[in-house]
Amino acid sequence: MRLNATSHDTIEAMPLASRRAADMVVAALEARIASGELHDGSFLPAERELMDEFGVSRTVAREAVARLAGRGLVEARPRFRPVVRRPGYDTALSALSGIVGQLMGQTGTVKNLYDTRVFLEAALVRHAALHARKDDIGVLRAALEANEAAIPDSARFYATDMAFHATLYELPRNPVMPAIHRAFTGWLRPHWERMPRAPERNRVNYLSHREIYQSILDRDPDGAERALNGHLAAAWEYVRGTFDPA
Amino acid sequence: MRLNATSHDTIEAMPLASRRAADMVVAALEARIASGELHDGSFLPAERELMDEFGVSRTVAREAVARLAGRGLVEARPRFRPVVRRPGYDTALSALSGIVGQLMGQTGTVKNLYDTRVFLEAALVRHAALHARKDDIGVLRAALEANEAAIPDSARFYATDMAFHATLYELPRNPVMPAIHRAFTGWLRPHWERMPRAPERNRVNYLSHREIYQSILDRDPDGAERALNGHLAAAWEYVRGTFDPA
DNA sequence: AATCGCATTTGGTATGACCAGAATAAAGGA
DNA sequence: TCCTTTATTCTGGTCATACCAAATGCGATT
Repeated sequence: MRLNATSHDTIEAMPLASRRAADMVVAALEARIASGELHDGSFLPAERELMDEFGVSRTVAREAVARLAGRGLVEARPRFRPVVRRPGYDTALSALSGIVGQLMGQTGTVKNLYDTRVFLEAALVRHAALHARKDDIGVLRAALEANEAAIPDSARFYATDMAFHATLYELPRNPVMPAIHRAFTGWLRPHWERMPRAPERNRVNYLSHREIYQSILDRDPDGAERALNGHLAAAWEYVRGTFDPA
Repeated sequence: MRLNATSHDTIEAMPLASRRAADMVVAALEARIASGELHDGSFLPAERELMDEFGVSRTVAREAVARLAGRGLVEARPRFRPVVRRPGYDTALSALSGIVGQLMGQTGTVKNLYDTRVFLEAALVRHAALHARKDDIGVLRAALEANEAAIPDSARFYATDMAFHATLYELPRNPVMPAIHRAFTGWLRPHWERMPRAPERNRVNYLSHREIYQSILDRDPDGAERALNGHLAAAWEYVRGTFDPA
């Protein structure tokens, strides 16, 4: 049941699937990045150096660099020396952005992604209500107050809104969570930015945030989950018309 | 044919981003895939056709195809005509496999990913306990029975174990969830396969599954979550030694 | 020391060629 | 007629070379 037919992952013992010359170069550079020999921020060897060093043509050297860039291991802007980027959860998730953009064109994708986000975030508020520590509460409270202060300014409200939710993703202290949040918001942002904004709407959202916060403070996971679900369901109803004319 | 002319006012908004010739070809092919003109399974035009059609060199045509392949929109095996693949959630997640493989080399990554899985799966069993329908229960029960029958055969037990958990991901009827499950299992499989297996261990796991199932049947979300957490925590303790000598 | 200007470096693109595996058509045998 | 074998064509993979334009580096100028 292998649905991942993409060549990499294994350095050796690949039947006859792929035998590209660039594989060697890619593997070698990967190893250097993993070992720290090529630390984050340093420049990748120039293409003409790579061909000397590995005895390959520039075609192959270029392809190797391009593949590393596709994986996010190096940042290759046109006419700039490629910069090594130590992979993080964010770079991993950002590798999805392109393909997700394609998925967005299919009906139901936005809803599916949003539902997934709601599902995860419901679990997060529940977790917060059960396990939030005193300093966690403080951070949450600060985010809430910033959100309240930004009610008149829709642009700033959007930022503080995201920050409040981001705090929930940081509570479990698992770096994967914030990365997922950033990925979600990045994907859904285009749709959300199309949503008309108004201070009265901001106030409603703020009140939802406060309700969530209060439930967490009360150590009431069910209440927090209920509040979160209501909050995001309302937001969905508010934006669904902006892209789904049905 | 030189088309760089530098005076094209078509796209001037990108100050430092990218102005590669392959972008045009990539965009055009993306559009054809999205529109269905290039349906899933069909062949991409040959490189030499692309150069004729878009008036670019084979270098550029090749790079365009390579980039589509990197995004998972086409499946390009060496010396085979590239096959168009309509993007799905699985292809999206599989785009992560490479970069996640790199992340696995860093300490703590496996634990972080596993914790994320546990977190999500706990929410899933809770959801199942609250919203599973009669036919859902039936599927779950069938998976459980298959799991029990496979206790003596560790290989088969592994498969039915995964299938049981997969059922949980299918319950919300959100296609993103099963894709996430497949991604997680794909990433963690190498570590799990290293774990020694034995019928007695299988039996313990089966009992955990049954406990989860029973809690779902009893509409007891807290019990289901507790059982799931215990189950996966035990599994973690059992395998952590296989890669983390600490 | 700050600035300007030119030579160098470096990535992007274009050509043309050749190879090897794969697909297809042609030839041959059952 | 059908299947197997063989020759031809296709197609992607790689190499070599050359030129362009942007970015960089360095020395001369102010």
